[in-house]
Amino acid sequence: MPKQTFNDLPLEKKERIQSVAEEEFYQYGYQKASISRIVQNAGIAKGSFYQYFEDKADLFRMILQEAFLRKRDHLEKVRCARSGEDFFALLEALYRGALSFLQAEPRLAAISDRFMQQGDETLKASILGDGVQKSNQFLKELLQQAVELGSIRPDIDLDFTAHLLTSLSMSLGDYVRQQAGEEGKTVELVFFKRSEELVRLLREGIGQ
Amino acid sequence: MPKQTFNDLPLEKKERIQSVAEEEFYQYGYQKASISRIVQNAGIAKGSFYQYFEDKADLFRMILQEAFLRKRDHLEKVRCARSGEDFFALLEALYRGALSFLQAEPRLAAISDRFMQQGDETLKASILGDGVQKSNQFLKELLQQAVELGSIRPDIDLDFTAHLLTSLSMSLGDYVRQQAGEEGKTVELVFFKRSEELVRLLREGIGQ
Amino acid sequence: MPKQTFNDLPLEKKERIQSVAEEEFYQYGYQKASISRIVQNAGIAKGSFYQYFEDKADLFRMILQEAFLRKRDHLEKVRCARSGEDFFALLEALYRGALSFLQAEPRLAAISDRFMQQGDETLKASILGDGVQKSNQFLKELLQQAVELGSIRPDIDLDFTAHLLTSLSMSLGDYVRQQAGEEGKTVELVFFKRSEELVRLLREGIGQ
Amino acid sequence: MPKQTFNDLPLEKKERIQSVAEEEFYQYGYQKASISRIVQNAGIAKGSFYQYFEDKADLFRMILQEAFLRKRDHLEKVRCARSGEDFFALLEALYRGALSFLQAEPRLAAISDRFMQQGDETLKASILGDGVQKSNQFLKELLQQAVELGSIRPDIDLDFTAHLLTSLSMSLGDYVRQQAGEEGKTVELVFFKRSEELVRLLREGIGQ
DNA sequence: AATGAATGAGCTTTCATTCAT
DNA sequence: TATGAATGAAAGCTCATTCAT
Repeated sequence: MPKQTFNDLPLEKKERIQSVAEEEFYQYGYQKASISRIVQNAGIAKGSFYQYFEDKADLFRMILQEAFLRKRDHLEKVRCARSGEDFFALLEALYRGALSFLQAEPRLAAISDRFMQQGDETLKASILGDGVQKSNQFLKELLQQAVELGSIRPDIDLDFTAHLLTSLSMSLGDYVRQQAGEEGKTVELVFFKRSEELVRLLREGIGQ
Repeated sequence: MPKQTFNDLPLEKKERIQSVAEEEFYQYGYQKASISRIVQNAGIAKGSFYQYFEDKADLFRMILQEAFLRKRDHLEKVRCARSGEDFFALLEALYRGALSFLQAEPRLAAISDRFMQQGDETLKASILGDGVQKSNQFLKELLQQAVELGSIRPDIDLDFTAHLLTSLSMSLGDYVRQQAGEEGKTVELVFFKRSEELVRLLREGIGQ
Repeated sequence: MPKQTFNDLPLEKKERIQSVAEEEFYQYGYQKASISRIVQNAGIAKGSFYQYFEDKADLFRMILQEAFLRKRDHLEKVRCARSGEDFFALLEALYRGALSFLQAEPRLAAISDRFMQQGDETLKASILGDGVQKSNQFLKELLQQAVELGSIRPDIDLDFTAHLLTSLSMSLGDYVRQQAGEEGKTVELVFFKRSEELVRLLREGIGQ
Repeated sequence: MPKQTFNDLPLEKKERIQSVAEEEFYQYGYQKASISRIVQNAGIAKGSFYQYFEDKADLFRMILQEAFLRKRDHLEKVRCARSGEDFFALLEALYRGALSFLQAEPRLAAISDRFMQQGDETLKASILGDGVQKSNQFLKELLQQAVELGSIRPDIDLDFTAHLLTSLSMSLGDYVRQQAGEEGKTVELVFFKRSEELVRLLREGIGQ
């Protein structure tokens, strides 16, 4: 985590650094992101960087953290509104929240999705420590409640299903990012149709 | 693709190099993999490497190719046995094939999954050329047939569903890899249970 | 051109680096000059080199530039003294300037002469940009004036003659460098006699 | 010099190798010429190369030798025809011979001119041994005769003048090569005019 | 705290030459 | 003699990190 010096920075500077770092990680990914480019674009000295952050991983960790927090904010907003409802409606609401996150913070969304999807567990561990599966925790609880409320089958494995749901949500994000570029489809439209389809798949399967 | 020189190598040496390269890409991923370490571990001269391969990408391409071929072999084996059957049975068979691949070639499986999942499309293109979405093509065709045979709903979007299926398959692999390390569960057992569960999810959904 | 970092260096260090680089290019020529050897001899880190210069060509460009400037200084000194005079006297003065340069900066003289004489136009262009034929320009103007003043035949081709004069001047330098090593002849003496002889050749020819 | 094995080669193969080497040295110069490319283009094995030649320098030496011999042939042809004549007429004849060489063997002409013009004496020595100034020897003799016959001033320095004449001849070659590319001027035409002009310069000077 | 020059291990790649067959 | 794979030193260059001011 960033050192105290970073937190003591004037807000404007902090945000500038965060924004530049986001752009860098978005464009180049973690490995190819360059500290030199970051400090250059942020207009700070190389030495200062290491007074704010332990190292490259430390900065990336902060950006990921930020992404999680922001995403949670977006999800909370829709969740509060619908608490107690049917699980699938909730899921759809969550996806709507994810969309809202995707639209509000496209770079953060992409950065965190990509990082979570890549498989280098060593890297993940070194960046995230042991809190890797936290996001799953949240979904597990949702599923647990849904099972108790009888809206989903009780014979599923919570852990595994949460894992799948996480993947699917990222996969949906990918698909939207990919499609949205093409032939004038808006993010919103694509996302809308696909999230409905995905929820239906989850509810009913694709069998007939 | 590797130069002829590589193919002319004594089998033992070829396999040594391949194995060392696999281990390197498995441990470090493409970007951080080091040619120097590879030649060192393989016990060949730096110059020899460049007599066998065009460059780092060339070697990686070969490893990926190998992974695809091996995976296809494993899939074919189970697929042939069940051709013409119900889509979900086929899917389950495919997953069984994937398991067999996962067990036989855990490193290759991890390498290719990670690479396919990572987000740098430019890198993917530079390594794979334009044949990137081929794997989806195969699933799309399967889905198309299944729709025609009436075993799955006709109102799904083929492209999107294929995308999801791909993600799920990788997600299953991830999960298995992750779990199998823990508490004495065998890969086989975990995989078996989860693949059944996944197929059921796909067939019926998780709603009730 | 060198980066600002280089200019900000303490004079002693700057000169050390320049001197080491001169020696390297003098001994090995551009192609075979080695950055590793340069940093080693200059006692700086490899990375520092690239903080001072864009690349090898950048360093070489600076050395050439330096050579041009120094040579111009030497030429200006004698030229000012004789402005308006007879062309051949001027030429002799120029040669005297060249001698003074040759004596003061024998390595720079050799480096730039060799580089200008070597035939790889692509390399020249990449190092010098498009200002390659500037030196000829200067001679052409001198010749033009001399023609107008009636001190040389009006029927010569300016461009071609300038080309020849350039070659002759370098040839003189070569000759001096070569002879001066032998049998105790001083650079000064050899140069003096030969430049007079050359000017006489140009004025009257060698026919009788 | 090439080993006996090279001389024992079938003529066709020998000539193929020579021709390919010429092309390589012509295109890339000595330093950047690549043995790998040469053997590739000549269709021989790398190992064979080292059975024919000591090393890269050895091959280059042979090519230079060849260039000298061919040039001498061209010069002899015109010289024989005019033996005993006025020195400047002879010189003009020699230039004509040089033109004929330039046209018949443009690559050899360029290779040898460039090499002789480049200043790295260490390289020259290592390639040519001590026979560097041989070509000058021939001009010195001509000049000596001309002095004796009274067609040129007796007060010139033979050695120095021969050096200048050599430079001028190469400079003429350069100029022709350079100009001949532009605006449809033929090599022949350019060369003709310039060689006349050069001879006149040598005979009468450019003063008036 | 801020600065940015300094560092050097590390990178991928090249190439003349050697050597085993 | 012919072959071409094997060699490894050396090349130019990068970059996260440290350090002196």
